[in-house]
Parts: sequence; structure tokens; C-alpha cells
Amino acid sequence: MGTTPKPPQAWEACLHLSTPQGLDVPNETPYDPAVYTLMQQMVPTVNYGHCPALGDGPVPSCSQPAPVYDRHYLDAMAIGTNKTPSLSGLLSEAQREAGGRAEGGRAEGYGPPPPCNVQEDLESDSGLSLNYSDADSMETEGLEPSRLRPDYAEMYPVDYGPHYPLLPTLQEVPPFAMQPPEPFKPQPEKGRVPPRAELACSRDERRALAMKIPFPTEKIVNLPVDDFNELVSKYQLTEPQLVLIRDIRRRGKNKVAAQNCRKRKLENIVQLEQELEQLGRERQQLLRDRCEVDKTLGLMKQKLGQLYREVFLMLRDNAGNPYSPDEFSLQLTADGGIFLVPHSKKLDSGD
DNA sequence: GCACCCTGTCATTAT
DNA sequence: AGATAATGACAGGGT
Repeated sequence: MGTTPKPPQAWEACLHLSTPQGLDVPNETPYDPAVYTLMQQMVPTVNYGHCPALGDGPVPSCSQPAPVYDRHYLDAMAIGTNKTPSLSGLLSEAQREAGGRAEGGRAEGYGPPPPCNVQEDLESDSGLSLNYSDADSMETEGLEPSRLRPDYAEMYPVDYGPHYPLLPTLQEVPPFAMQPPEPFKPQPEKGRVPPRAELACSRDERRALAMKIPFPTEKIVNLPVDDFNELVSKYQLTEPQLVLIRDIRRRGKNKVAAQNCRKRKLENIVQLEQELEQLGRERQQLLRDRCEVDKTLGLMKQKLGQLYREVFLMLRDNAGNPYSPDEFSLQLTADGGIFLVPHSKKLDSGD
């Protein structure tokens, strides 16, 4: 049931993005000797500004800055905003709920809990709690003793009444433990479906009630360990009661931990989505910058070619004739010297 | 009836 | 060593 594969949400889809093709440029060396040895071949620089090094990838020309996979990314984000109501929204919702619940749970004042709806506890429990400390479930579900762990049946005699605790004083017994629970009549707010937890007191509260635990589950869960131990030691509790109390404390702590964990998970997802958006923006800016650089580079090459031609045409041999560009070329040495070299020879490009 | 979501719980590991 | 926190996995209930 809970393992049904779910369609990828926005952040999940984003994780499947391919690597940014637009930026993995083939290694462009800053100094290409061929450029300076055979300048006339490169002079007609027609395709500068077109980002030729990008190949046929999705990288746009300068005027079209929308690569294919960015649309994918944007689609994914759009899915995130359409299908899921937005994780930020979910997060704030979760925060509201968790915060409210946590505050409620932490409330110091201990009053009588809302009336318990024992009938509501037809829900089955899962895992150990069914077999271990679910006294009321056992009661209301009508489980056969054969289905229970042997020690469970031993720990939870069906007849609670007289076995139960030697309560210190009547004043210390919370009212709800002394009064029979009234039938629960949920009164949902308009336009809002109350969570299950609000419909009735929790299962652990009902368990505590059934086991006549003489203090509230809120204290069991929220007291610091020393205070908790002190509280427990003040009462003469049976072993089943102690087991239940420890279970209640463990479950209560874990419930809060799970809420916090889920909240953090949502926060992380939101943060990652924001980072993804930011990185997408940075990538777009880098692509624009590179187009500008390519354009500038093309212009410089064009000017250099022009200059090369002008210099070459001014050269004359001893007879005053111009050199043929088919037979000679100009070469630049590392120290800045310029030589006229026949095509059959080449200067050592080392230096 | 099914898919999805939310929540509580358990088991396990980390702190 | 025991308590607690964190988290994945699962189940049950609601929509």
C-alpha cells in the first residue's frame, strides 16, 4: 500500500537532468599555432559569434538563450507548481501543523483530555505495539488470546479493575481516569477535515486510560528523563504499566522526531529547488557571457587577419616584387619577432 | 476501487 | 550503557 511507486515530483524530475551539455566545451587551447602560421586560411571568419565550439548541442545562439533541457527543467518546475501545490506551501502547512501539535504537546497545563472515543479504536495496530502494549486495542478488537504473545496475555489481564495501581492519592489521579469517558461527538470546523488525532485522543492515551496510568501521556512523553523517572517512581506501578509507560514515551518521542524529520525533509527539498533555480539562472548568464566572448574573439580574429594581409602585401623581395601568399607566410615567434617563411619550411613553434 | 497523501509506528543506526 | 534523535520502511486511514 505505502510502497506504490509515485510519479516523480518536481525535485525528483530535476535530479534526472542530463549534464549541462551547453557548457562541456571541447578543450579550446588559448594558443593555436595554426592560427598564426596560416593566417590567410582563417581570415574569412564567417561563423564567429555562432558559438561553433558548442557543436550541435542545445546551446543557443546569442539571440536564442533557451536550451532544450532548460525547457525540460522549467517543465519540471511547472509540474512541481501545478501538480503539487508547491513544496513551500506544503512546508509551511507542515510547519503549521507540526508547530501547533508540538506546542499542544508541550503545553504544561494538564487538564482532562478530550473525551475518548473507545469505539473509534477499531483500527488495528501494527508491529509490536499490537502485541505488546495495546491493551485497549486488545480489548476493543476482541483479539483471541491465541493471537497474542504469551507474555502479553500474562501482562494484560482482561480484567483491569482491581489489579491496578496503588494510586498515591485520589487528588493525583487525573479526572479522566476517574470518570467514564463520554461518547465522543466530533464537531469538525467548517471547510476543514480534522486530522484523525483530533477526532479522539490518541491510542496511547486510550491505552493509558485502559491501564489506569495515573498521569497524563503528555507528561510521560515530554518530561525530562530525570523528572520522568521521579514521576514514575512516585507511584507503585505494575510491570505492564511500566512497560506501557515506556512504550508511550518512546512512541511519543518518536512521533515528534518523525514530524521533525519530515519537516526537515521538506525544507531540504525546497532549498534544493531554490538552489536548482539559482544554478539555472547562473548557467543562463554564463551562456550569455560566453556568446559575448565568442563574438569579441571573432572580431579580434577578423582584425588580426586584416592586419596580416596588410603587412604581407607591403613586403617586397629584393627585386621589389610582392611575395605570393601561396608560397610564403608570416610567422610569429614567441619573443615577438616576425619572419617570412616559405611554406616548405616552418619555424620551430617551441621558440 | 485505486492512487495519492498524511501520520503513526517500528526497526535500526547515529549521537 | 542507556536515552534520545534521525530516518527509512511500512501500514492504515482519509480524500
